[in-house]
Amino acid sequence: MAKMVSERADVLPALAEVFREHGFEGASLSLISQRTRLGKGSLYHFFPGGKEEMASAVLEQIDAWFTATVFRPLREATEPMRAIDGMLQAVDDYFQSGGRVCLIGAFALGDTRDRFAQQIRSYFATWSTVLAEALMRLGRNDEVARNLAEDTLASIQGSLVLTRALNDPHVFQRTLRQLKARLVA
Amino acid sequence: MAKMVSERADVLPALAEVFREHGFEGASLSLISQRTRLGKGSLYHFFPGGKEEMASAVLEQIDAWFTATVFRPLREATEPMRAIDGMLQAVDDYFQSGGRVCLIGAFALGDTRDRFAQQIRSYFATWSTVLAEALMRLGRNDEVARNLAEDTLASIQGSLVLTRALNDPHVFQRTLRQLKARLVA
DNA sequence: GTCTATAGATCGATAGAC
DNA sequence: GTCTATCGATCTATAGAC
Repeated sequence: MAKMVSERADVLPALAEVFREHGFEGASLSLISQRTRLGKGSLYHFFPGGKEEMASAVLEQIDAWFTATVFRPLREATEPMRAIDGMLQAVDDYFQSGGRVCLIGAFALGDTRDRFAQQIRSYFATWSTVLAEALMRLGRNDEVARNLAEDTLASIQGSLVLTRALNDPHVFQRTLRQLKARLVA
Repeated sequence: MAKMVSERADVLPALAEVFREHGFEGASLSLISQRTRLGKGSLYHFFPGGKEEMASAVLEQIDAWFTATVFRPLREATEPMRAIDGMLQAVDDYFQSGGRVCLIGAFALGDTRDRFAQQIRSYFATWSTVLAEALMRLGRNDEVARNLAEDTLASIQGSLVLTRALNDPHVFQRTLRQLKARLVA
């Protein structure tokens, strides 16, 4: 029997996929064990807090990715227009043109929201704020920028729902195109 | 012990709330039994197909409500503008200003989508079609109407996600106001 | 038509060998 | 650090009394 000697971070991607596909309740420990190729003992070694700690670690990693790839560039950009364009590109990549669901959005809809309230809130609040501020630096006034940022996040989340419901990736692609037009108008 | 002599339809509202709050996997039969005040035996009498048939019946009832309250008025309206306004009013009531989640949207995000694919698809496809046709009767051209209808549904779904994530009903209210402006422009 | 009781499967979590 | 074995709790579903 080969020793794997993995780290906690190594299993996060597989963990994330399981939660994405089955939700928090639907992700059973035996399923998680299969998909991470780790026994339950190993899982509890990495995540003493059980399933809740696993999900929390996944949310944390997602937040870190967005911070590095989307939030920070938006905040620090000398050319906000470029940063916004980069954001839309990153979103398209991350959600695989609508083929992949937003785990944080899905968690927000269920009773998992209360369990991970802080992480869920922080993700959307930060995104909304940094996008609005980038829009202000492009000359938009405070209220318009805030509304447009909020509307952008809602459109992304909603089109992910619609794309999956209709099983048609074009919905997501059309939405991103329209957002680009509205944001850089 | 009092005989309740209930009908299948009597338990649908309670059933819907349980699925809305806990999702399909999270809605355990003992929880359903508590909330409907019906023993498991009674539940299996009404729904021989078990939890899956319960959820399907709930989706069917939701579809029936939207057909009567939103889809049909949109389709048959002599004044499309009035029907669209009525739609937004109905949506605001139904989702309790964002305090209530869209069960069909939530189901679309999880692996429940495959189980109820036809009902989920039909709900969004019908809504999108009848709204687009109403917009065409208002003078919009085919493509614009389709995109606007799609975008409207996505905004509604997305703002429900955001409203819950940020725990701020204003998000939903702002979205509905903006939609009204865009739809009757 | 509704209930309690429970079967049989699976759940999350733990213990101990290596 | 990873495994197997297994615990008690909980799950869906069924059976049978009333």
